Amino acid sequence: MPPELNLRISPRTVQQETVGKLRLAILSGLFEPGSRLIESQLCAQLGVSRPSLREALRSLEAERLIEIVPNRGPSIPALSWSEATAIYEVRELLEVEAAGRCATRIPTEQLHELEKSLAAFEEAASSNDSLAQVMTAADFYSIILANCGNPILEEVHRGLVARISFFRGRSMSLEGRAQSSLSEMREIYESIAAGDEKAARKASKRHLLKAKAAAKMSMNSES
Amino acid sequence: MPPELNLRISPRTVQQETVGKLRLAILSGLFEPGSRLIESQLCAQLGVSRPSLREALRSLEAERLIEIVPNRGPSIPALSWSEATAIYEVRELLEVEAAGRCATRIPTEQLHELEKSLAAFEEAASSNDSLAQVMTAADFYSIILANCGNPILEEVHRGLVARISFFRGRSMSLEGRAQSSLSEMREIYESIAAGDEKAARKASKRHLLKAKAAAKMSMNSES
DNA sequence: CAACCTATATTGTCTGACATTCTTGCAATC
DNA sequence: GATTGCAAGAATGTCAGACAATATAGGTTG
Repeated sequence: MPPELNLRISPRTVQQETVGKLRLAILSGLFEPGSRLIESQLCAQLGVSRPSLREALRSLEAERLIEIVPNRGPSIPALSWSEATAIYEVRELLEVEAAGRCATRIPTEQLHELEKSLAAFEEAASSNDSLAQVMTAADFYSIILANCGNPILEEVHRGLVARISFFRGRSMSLEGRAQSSLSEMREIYESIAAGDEKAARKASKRHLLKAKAAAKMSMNSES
Repeated sequence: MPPELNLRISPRTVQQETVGKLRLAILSGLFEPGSRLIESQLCAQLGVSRPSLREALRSLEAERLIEIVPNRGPSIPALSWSEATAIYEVRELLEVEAAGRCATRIPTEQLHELEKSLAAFEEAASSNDSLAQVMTAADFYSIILANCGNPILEEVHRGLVARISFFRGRSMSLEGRAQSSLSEMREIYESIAAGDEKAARKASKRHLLKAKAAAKMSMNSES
């Protein structure tokens, strides 16, 4: 048996389960930005003890999905626009690079997956379910990132995208944004399918600038 | 009082203290890569209870400074060269961008700080203290990152650099590497001081490629 | 020497407790 | 009426102790 093949089965611990559920809840927008999370409530809702919950919260804090202020406890960060801008900028740096690399190296079978995820987004885009839109769009990116040949790029990107999920959900709800997003993503897909690195970078960059602009609009229109 | 000015005083909690001490210990190379950390031992050494320690370990796990396998506990990750390469690549992406931005926007007083940190590295480079070399070099980068105008770029970069501290320590010990590093860093400094964005990017990229090569050499020469 | 088994070490998780700190509502004061 | 001060309640930070489940090491047996 090859030693580098890690077959260790990982039993899901309570802690991991808790992190998973909380992360999903946060990304789904279940908690209002700025709202506080009460340990005792979460313990009751999740059915775990306080130590396990607190470990989970520390993990999420390190991921920057929540903030923990000493003696005040955990809360959902309320991202300012300048912070969101900074995240969008770094995301652009990473995602453009990933799209470019992906164009020259994605295997055909993964390209099919990418096509499928694009179709899934198309389906979601014609509905009004903005959560489904965000989720399917995230699938699309994650296939690109998974095939850029650099797992760290993927990991960092995932972390950043998670932190702006709130904005992404809001901007997808804008009139026409989903459709426009769809055509931009199709451009990215076609550049990658054609193996055209430069075009993939360009398309990716264009998409991100528009996404950022949409996020900003959605922010101004409400706050 | 302007609301964005956060005056909240943050009492250092046991958990934060513990994370800080452990992080420092890891970055200093106190633990062998691959070695396991025993909770009971760490509790005794740090003088904290097991719940507090475990919270700290979860934070470090999320930072990727340690790994925690269910039922086996925490250990120091043994980075493979391919993982290290991936980190160096993303680091290059970020650091080159930061150096470029820094060149056009660093305030003069921060430029002086940068100069001072370069001098500190020069001092360390002529010694044989490779830990001091790594630390002063890290100061140099962190000033650049702190003045690139994007705090997220800074944050992500810091996280990545922390993960390869082991390699950086090793490669600094290579014959002549510190001196060569010094001249590369001086180039970066001078490009930034001249406000030449393109030159800063080039110098930064050159420096990183050499650092990566040195890390690879130091790895091959031992394992 | 290999396989098995047992004892020990270690982790995962919970309960319960208590001091400290924050929040909130109300009373007192200006 | 607004502000200050205070007290009760709520929430967090931290610890001690316990126990089951799992992993590791060492010895035994074939």
